[in-house]
Amino acid sequence: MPMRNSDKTREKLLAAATEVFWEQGYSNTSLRQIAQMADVDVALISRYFGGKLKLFEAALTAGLYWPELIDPDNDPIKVAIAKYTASSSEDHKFSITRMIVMNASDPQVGDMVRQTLFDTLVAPLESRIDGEHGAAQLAMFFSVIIGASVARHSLLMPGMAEVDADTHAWQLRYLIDAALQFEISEEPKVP
Amino acid sequence: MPMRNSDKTREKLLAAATEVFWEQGYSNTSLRQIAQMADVDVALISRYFGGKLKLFEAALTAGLYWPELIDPDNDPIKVAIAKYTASSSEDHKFSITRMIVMNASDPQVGDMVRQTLFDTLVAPLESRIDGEHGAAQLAMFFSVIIGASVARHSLLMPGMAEVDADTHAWQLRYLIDAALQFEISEEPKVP
DNA sequence: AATGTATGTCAATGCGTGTTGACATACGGA
DNA sequence: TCCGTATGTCAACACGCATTGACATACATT
Repeated sequence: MPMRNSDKTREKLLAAATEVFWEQGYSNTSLRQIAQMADVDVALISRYFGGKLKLFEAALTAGLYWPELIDPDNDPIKVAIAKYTASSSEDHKFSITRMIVMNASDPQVGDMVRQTLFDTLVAPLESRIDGEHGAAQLAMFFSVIIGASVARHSLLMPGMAEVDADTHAWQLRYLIDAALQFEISEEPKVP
Repeated sequence: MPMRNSDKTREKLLAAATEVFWEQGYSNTSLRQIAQMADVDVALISRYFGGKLKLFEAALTAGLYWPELIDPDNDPIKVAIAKYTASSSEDHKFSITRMIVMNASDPQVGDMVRQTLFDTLVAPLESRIDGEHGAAQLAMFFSVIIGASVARHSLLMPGMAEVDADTHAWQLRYLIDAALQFEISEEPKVP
C-alpha cells in the first residue's frame, strides 16, 4: 500500500539519520537502524540518497545548529559567545561534542566533518578577527569551547559535568575571556 | 615451526594492539589487522587474551603514557604542567587526543576509557588540590588540555595546528594558568 | 627415546553489514 | 479505463567480522 509521497519518506529518513548519526557517529550506525527508526525499507536509503556516505553528508549539514550563532551584522565573536553561553547553551550543548565524536569515530568521514566545521564555524569568524594575535586567539577560543564541551558532555569530568548550566556557563566565559586576551609574552606565566 | 615462546607472541600482539587501538579506536580496528601487524595468527588473540574486548583493555593501560607525568613527591599540578608542556609534549601529544578518539569510537568501551582516565589522571591530582574552587580549577585544567590537544592534533584547527611546538606550549601554559586562577566572580568578565 | 603438554595453523561457522536487482503495487496522465 | 512511471517490498548477494574447534607440530619432562 505505497502512497505516493517520496518526499515524506526522504524527510523521515533524513530526520532519523540526523538523530542517530549525531548521537553515535558514522561507523557505529547501521542503515538498518536508521530505516527501522524511520519505518522505511532499508533499500530506499541507497535508492534515494545513493549510499551511506551520502546520507551522512546530508545529515551532517541538517543537524548543525551552529549557523544560528553566527550573526554577520554584529561583532561575530561576541555574538557567538553570548549566544553560546546563554540560554542556547543547553540546546546546542551536544553540537560541538557530537562534532568531535563524529570526527573521531571514523577516519572515513573525518575530512568531511572537519571541512563542515571550518566552513560554518571558523571561516565566518576568521575574516572578522584582527590584531596581531587574532589567529591564535580564535584558535584558543575554539579550543576552549571544545575542551569544555567534551569534558562536560562526553568525558563527564567531575567538577564540570555535574554542575548546573549557569555555573558551567561561568566557567566557560571565564576561559573564553582568557583566550581572547592571549598574547605571546616573554615568558610563560606558570612556573 | 612454532617455537615455544608464547610470551613473545603475547607481547607482539599487545604491542600491535596498543599501536592500532590507540590510533584508530575500538570498532574501527579489526583483530585481523592486529594479527597481521604482529605476524601472528588471528585465532591466538582470542586464545591468549580472551576476545577483542579483553585485548583492548590490556592495550588501554599499556599505551597510557600519562602515569609518568604524576610525581607524588611534588606538587602534582605543577609537575604535570611542567612535564606536559615541556619536552614530553610532542611525545605524549597524542595521548589525550587518542583517549578522546577511543572514548568516542565505541559506546561499548566508553565507560572503560573514562574509568581509566579518571583512575590514572584525575584521581591522583584530585586529592592534592585545595582551595574553594579547587575542583572547578582541576576540571578546567583538564578541559583546557583536552581542548588544545583535540584542536591541534585531531581537528587541525588553523592557528593552533600549524604552529611549532614551543608556540603551542605557550598557548597551552597560558590557558592552564588562567584555568588554575579561576574563581567564581559576581559577573562574567566577557560582555 | 617416549610421552604429554604447550603452541601454532587452518578451516568453518554464524552474524551483521551495505548494496543491488527483481518483482509488486499505487498513482497520474492519456 | 488503460498504461507508464513512481514508489515500496522482498530476497539475495558478497563481504568482513569475532570466535571456535579440530588438527599438527615443537618442546620439556620422564
